[in-house]
Amino acid sequence: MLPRISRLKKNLDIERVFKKGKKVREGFLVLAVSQNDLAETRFGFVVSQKVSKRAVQRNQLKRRLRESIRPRVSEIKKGLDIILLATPGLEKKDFWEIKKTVNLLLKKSKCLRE
RNA sequence: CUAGUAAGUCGGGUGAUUGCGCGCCAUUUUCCUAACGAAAAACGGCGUGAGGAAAGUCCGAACUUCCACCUCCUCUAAUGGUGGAGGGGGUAAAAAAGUAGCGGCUAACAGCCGUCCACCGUGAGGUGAGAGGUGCGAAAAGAAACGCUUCAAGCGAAAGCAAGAAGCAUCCUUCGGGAUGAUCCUGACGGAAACGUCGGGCUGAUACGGCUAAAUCCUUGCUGGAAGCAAGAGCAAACCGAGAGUUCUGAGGUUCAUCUUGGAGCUUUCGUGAAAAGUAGCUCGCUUGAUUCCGCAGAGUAAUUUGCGGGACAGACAGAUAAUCGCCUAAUACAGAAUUCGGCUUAUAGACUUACUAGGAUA
RNA sequence: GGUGGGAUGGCAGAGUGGACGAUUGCACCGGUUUUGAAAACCGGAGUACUCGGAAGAGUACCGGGGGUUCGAAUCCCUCUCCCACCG
Repeated sequence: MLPRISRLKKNLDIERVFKKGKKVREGFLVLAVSQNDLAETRFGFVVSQKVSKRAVQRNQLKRRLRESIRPRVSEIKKGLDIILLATPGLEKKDFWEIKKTVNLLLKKSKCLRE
């Protein structure tokens, strides 16, 4: 789990990212980014019922997504709002494949620091 | 030993590295204050952190708000009739909607326990939404549907198909009927009761079978109703000037007056971050309660309940309880709290305990 | 998290205990009309299995599975899927 300060919380913020943000797709994952006016970078994770009907599986996916981002927080630029959206099919991947995809997405969207 | 029946327990443990929610403690920083002090954040320490079904939302309750009615209090208006505002307590009656063998348990239930009856099983046991009625007699449906037996128009070479009609059942018969049984009325005994056992009445009444209402009818007993924690309560930005008087007008109050409320015009007063409003947001509700487990003692066949002693119990808000890699092992299942609790139902790898039944073997 | 609604021929969509395997429209098949077609009008037709040479008859099926009932698309329980609403 990420510290509270770097979580994307308000429904308003999330809608803003989806509407105005840049979106990048890779495999069964979508990454959306937009600027915020804060010093911190905030993250949100979305796994809908379309991905899996079972709550246990959805929770596990979210944990794995969080865990694949967490060690790399310090390498990411400040002042961004980032959302990771899972699409059906992701539930069949294991942790290492997810981590690889997330890394690729971060590079593609140019969120990493130089 | 084999096959089975019932009740119940568990449903992972442990090590390393990296992390999160909540509570408490300590330190530091920020902000407010004259000060005491309070709040927030960061880092550190300690404690704690999903289930037997957390699930389905099928029942029931607690709690909150609203509605209905009854009753009491306060304020106010006023008579031709009586009204309006606020608050406290309660659910008697009525309506609507439910419920059902009988007796009990429970806060309550369609749940649980005991028991009766029917059916299933060699047996241990299992299953059951199982009140009484609806020709007349106090109330309340229709028999056109379904099934059985016998007869059978018609079609067809036949086998067969078949509209329609009739019929308490079984056995015996000299074909007239008789016997037994079910139903009905009634008595005794056993039982707390549902009911059971043994008689009596008389073919006299009911009737081909089923005996049907958890959508609908009647009777009896029981229960105020509805919505749901996104219930509900408090604090409170931004935006926006606010109040009073008066005139006209729409709606409600059965009508007029009065009253409540919406809109428009005119006049006037105060005012430059104050009042009103209650939105964004935040806080409370929110977790220790009809709780649950263990032991002892009492009541009861039991469900359950009373007393004493001890232990346990997460509270998030884009939502914590984890991620990765080892080791043990049979551990590979179903599955993630969201106001709380009692049930039911459905999903579930595997491991274990106790009691009992049937069959077989040995002593 | 809570509340409510739905699933019926190929498609849409009625049917709230009995004459309903199912009304109606579109689509389908045949006929009339036309040189031909369209439109219009008339008629037909669900699927599977069983018996039968045929006529005809029987059984099952209204999302799946049970139950109540003499009788269920309809009532009750349960499972699956779909849709809407509540800050």
